[in-house]
Amino acid sequence: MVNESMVNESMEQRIREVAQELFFRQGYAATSTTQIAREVGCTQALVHYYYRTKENLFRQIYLEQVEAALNVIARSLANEQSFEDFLRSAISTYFDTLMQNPRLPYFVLEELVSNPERRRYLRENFVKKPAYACLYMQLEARVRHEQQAGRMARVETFDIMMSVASLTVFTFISLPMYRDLLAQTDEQVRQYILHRKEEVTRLVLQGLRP
Amino acid sequence: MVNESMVNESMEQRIREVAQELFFRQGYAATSTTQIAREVGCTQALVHYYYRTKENLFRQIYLEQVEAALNVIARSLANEQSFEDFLRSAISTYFDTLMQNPRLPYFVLEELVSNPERRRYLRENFVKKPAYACLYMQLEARVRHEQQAGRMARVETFDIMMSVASLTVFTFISLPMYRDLLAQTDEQVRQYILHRKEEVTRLVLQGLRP
DNA sequence: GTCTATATAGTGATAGAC
DNA sequence: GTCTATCACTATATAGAC
Repeated sequence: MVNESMVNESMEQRIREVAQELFFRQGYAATSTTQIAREVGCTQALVHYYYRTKENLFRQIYLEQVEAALNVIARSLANEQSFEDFLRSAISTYFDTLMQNPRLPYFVLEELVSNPERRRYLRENFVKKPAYACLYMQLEARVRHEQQAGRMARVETFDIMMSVASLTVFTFISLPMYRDLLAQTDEQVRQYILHRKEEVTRLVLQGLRP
Repeated sequence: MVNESMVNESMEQRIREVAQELFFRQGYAATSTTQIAREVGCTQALVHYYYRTKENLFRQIYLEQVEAALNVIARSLANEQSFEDFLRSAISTYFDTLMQNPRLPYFVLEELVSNPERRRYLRENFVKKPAYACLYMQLEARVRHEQQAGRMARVETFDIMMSVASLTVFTFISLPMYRDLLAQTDEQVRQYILHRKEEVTRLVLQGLRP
């Protein structure tokens, strides 16, 4: 757990990194500040000295991750290529990003599903932000443009988003089951993800054919 | 919480029903036997009298739910219609079943993701059962048959299953966010699910066109 | 900044009275 | 079958020494 790159960091930073790893693996409820301290190699009091409450420590980590994820999505939407190439590269980016961080979807989802407070917070801080509403409207405009040019079936923008999200996110959420139930090695899992990326891309694009 | 239909039931049964509701809403870790007892209106000792351990109580409920879900899937696979009609009715059945029980996907998934022991148990009790392997092989045979007749694109059976699962399950997992973040009423949510059912069916079938 | 010690509360589980 | 009482444990959080 304690690796070389950590030794010169501040305690505050080390606590945060260990906490993040444990929250990712186990979720909020199943992770205690005692366990965080044990894995850092300090006392439990120190965790509270820096972050006061467990909730506070978690919120900082959580919001940082959500923000990073939303930025990946936002960047993918600002794309000047043809709509088909834009979709290809967006899906590819989502898969590649999540391969680096396969636990992220479940981490974000778990708290969002089981904690209404987090949904409220997300709505106030992101959904209501004009920047995000603007991005959605730009996407919708592109979809309408494609449809009027007869290059795309009459599918709603929201449905495209939901289908892409479903197919991408579920791939990573179900990964522990794929690995365990089918007894796969790391390399087999990697190949499987790359395979799903291709198939998801194919399915989504085929679904938009007129 | 306590409704009329419960008054004449045995305590054992009432405990089980209340426990199921709480486990569904909050998950295993966040639900205590004390809370179960409080909502039943009995003492915490009684919960342990009937079920001995919290883990034991949970396992009974969990396995019953998983088994019921797998039976819905198994029944949908025994279908004599054309492959396209079979897929239509399977997806329709999954959506209709989950509309009655929208929390089921997250309930099953949460434990499978966060508890390796449950995955092991599932593998031993279901994945290894010849009955399920047999169902999968029958499905694969039908897919191959369609493909050789030139009526279906060369898509792997496993990919079809994963895509259907992704699009169906994610619809229900993301429901709390859809409702809260977009501030929807119950009726709007119901319409949304029915709409997704149609769109998922369309997408999957279009994805199988040669 | 980091520690020890502790307050306070909640947990799962069991023993024993009725 | 249902209760009261209690055990051993763990949790979060804080006070105060160094």
